[in-house]
Amino acid sequence: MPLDLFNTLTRRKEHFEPLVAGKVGLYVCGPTVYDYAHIGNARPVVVFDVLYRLLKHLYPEVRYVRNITDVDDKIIDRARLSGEPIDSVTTRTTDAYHQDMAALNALPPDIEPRATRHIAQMVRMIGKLIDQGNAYEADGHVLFSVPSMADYGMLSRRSRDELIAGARVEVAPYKRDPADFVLWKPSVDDCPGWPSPWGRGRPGWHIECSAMAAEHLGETFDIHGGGLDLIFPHHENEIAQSVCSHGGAPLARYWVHNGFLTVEGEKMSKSLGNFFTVRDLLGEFPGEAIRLTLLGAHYRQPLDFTRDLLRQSKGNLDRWYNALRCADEAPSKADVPFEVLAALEDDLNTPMAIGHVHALATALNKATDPAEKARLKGGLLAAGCLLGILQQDPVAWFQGEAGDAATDDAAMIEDLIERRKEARKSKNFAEADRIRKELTDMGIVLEDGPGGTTWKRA
RNA sequence: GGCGCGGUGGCAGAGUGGUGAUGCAGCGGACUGCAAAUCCGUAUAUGUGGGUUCGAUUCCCACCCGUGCCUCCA
Repeated sequence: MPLDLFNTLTRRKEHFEPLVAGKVGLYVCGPTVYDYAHIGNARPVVVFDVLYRLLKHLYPEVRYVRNITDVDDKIIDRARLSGEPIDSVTTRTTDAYHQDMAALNALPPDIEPRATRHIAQMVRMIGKLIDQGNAYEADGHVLFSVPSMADYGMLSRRSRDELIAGARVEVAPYKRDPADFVLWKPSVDDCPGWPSPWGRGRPGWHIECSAMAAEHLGETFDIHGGGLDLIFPHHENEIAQSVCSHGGAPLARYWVHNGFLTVEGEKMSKSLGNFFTVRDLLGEFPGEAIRLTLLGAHYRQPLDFTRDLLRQSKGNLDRWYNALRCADEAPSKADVPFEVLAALEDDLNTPMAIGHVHALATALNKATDPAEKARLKGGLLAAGCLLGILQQDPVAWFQGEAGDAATDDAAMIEDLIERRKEARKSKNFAEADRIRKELTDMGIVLEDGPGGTTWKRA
């Protein structure tokens, strides 16, 4: 079965075919590194991580590029406000981003280009656009001339007139046309800047992605991803810059956009105080539960992110890890169950895939034949691998660190369990229940099974 | 104002032109010293009004409600 993806360019689901057989190029807009990643930033990372895993499963060669925007006015503002040097802000934030995304089981991209290391490519691209009459210099800025491109607005399906009519922002006086946008802007002495034919300055936001995508994936590549909000203006402008500077060659063939998320029913915003950083949430929930929550709704649907949903996701993972824990044999390499693969190949239908994972877990719990159990466990693990979940040791999942003293705890817990076992043996159930209560108060849940008593953290 | 998206059981959330997945929560059972986990069974839903059709939750129209974007926010 082929992979189907909803292409924003055509607004319909299409069969995916790589430009070059067997090779796939994927570009996703990465973070501007001025602050910790919030849960809204994490959604595209997790969604496109599943796409990346799926593509790797289906094609021998995948090149995933996700940039780091390390020059931007927000970074400059942040540094100015806090007094922290810009380099320190971007380095520190980039490191935190890597840690947080790793905690969500997101694989690192193959290439993670930084804007500041592609200034030369941007300057070259801007120069070409000026030479061709697609851009002009005005008042120290270089602007892209939107009227110079006949089919500007293809992706967002907006005409230039509509854009102007709906504009809420005051038009800068140096623009020839209200829709024109900045490619290069002048930098004053205390701002980061690079020499250019148009004076010392820094790039506009959109040109960064155009230059980095071309550098690492070529003029035309397969899939470009990002959040819904980037369709306009960011991706529209990326297309304009790239197509015009590449002699009309299309930028990406498939455009994939994830939907937005709200938090507890409201738009996430700092003023509402519902601004969850991934870092904060990781203090409360396992990264895997956060990841599963983000995959719980189809990627193009809006998602209302709540603590209740996180608890449910944690519960689902408990159920699956429990099924894995109760089956000891598994083949080292198993095929991804057909239903799970088919769900993901149908425009990344993760909720449906999750439904099939539940079915696998139920079947595994019911199975008694060792060969059947091994087969199902292998399938569950393979499905989990494609979704980026269920890859840790089940015992570690249930008993894993609740704090620094976790290992000391374990010995003490085992000791109490042993004492309870003695009490039960001598039918002293009052004492047995007292011990269990003691453990419950510590957040430890006991499970008496045919093979003895196991424990987990609540 | 322009463009777009969505409204499915208590909650979350899929699919589908022909008696509506899955998980959680609920209820009943099995198992258990009691629990937990697990398994089995079970009740409850397609915003409103039209249209097309033998038949619509699915297609079309209107309305209501919610929501996103409209120059640097994933």
